[in-house]
Amino acid sequence: MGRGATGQEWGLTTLGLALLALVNAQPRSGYALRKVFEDSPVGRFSSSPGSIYPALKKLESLGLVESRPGPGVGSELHATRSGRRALLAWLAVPVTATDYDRDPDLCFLRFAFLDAAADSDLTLRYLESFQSAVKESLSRLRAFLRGSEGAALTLHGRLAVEHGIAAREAALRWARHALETLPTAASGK
Amino acid sequence: MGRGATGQEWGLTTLGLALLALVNAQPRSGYALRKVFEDSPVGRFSSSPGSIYPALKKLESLGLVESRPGPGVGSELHATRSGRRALLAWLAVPVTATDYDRDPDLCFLRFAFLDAAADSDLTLRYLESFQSAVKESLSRLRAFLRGSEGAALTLHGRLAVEHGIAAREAALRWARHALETLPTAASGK
DNA sequence: CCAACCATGTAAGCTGTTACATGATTGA
DNA sequence: TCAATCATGTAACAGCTTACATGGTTGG
Repeated sequence: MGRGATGQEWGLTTLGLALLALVNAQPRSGYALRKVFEDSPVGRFSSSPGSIYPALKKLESLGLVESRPGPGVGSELHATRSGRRALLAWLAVPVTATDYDRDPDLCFLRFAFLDAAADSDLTLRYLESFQSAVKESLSRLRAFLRGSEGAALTLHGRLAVEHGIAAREAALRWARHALETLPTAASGK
Repeated sequence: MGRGATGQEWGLTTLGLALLALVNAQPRSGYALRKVFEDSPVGRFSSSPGSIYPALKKLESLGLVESRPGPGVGSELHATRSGRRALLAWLAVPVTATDYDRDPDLCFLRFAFLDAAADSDLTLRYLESFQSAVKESLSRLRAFLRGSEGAALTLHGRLAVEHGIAAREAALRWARHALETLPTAASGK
């Protein structure tokens, strides 16, 4: 998978960045982070300790999160200043068509974390890059269907590609909906 | 990832099963298989030799494919009888909601290969299990949005979940479309 | 003859998983 | 006290990727 559209220099993994985003949104213990994945309806990450704790240790060793005594007994992980910078750098990378093709869900995950930026201009740019990416991916799919490879498809294959087209059309509708719903950024400039 | 919904005993990976399906549909060389992934609009698998050849060697050692002299110079890989059986076993496993949540694309990949079965009854049952799976996943998502976790969502988080709902609705529309499009099986058992 | 393609492979590494193990705290 | 939950960790490995390496064939 490589590391998708990361653009950061720390060698962070998707899981690491997701954890970073979560502790940035709200300081939590490792156990609380596991709970998030356990209860989440999206099956992207395992909630098993073998996934979470090593990733957290790496974040800590990089100085992107730090453990501080929490209100109760245990301790909570907080995002540090450079942690927030790394997170922002990840979120600011525009979406490409290849990103969308290889891992559409990651594009939505990044969007979900974008409010951490509290920068509606960044969100706007993200959604615009998302739209171009999906449009490009969509026209590539349509070209594939029209081309020689498409002609060679079985009925099942053609139907599967048709779903790909429908999914991308739905993604574009969603992006428009999101742009309408979000507080319209002080878009001047 | 585990191995998704496999249900077979050979320890085959998704890549292995996809390769098996491709050589079953049409005997090919390893190189030709690489080309398929290279030209394909879906970015699921890498076309690099390091992925393909080890997987093919494993299929061969399991006796699921065999190399036979092709029409030209090189040789082609063919699916053996037990290869076809393994493929069929994979394709016959019904889709669950968890399958769909963890890897929706895999559900469509399996569907695309289902015509190898040339068994419209199997296709029918597959699409029905797909529909139930997506319906269940959809109502879980809606419940999540209504529940306490949903109330705690940020605007961005809510929008991301809304896309998940839209994607599942599109998948259901697609399934109905597929059922209408496919030659209606001699469904009278 | 040289570039481009056909064809196959290995080595090292990354990411994440399952399975196992441990112990503290809390509430019934 | 006993079960459930909180909390953190390690070991082994699966699955795939990138990068590297090699050689044959074909066509301009």
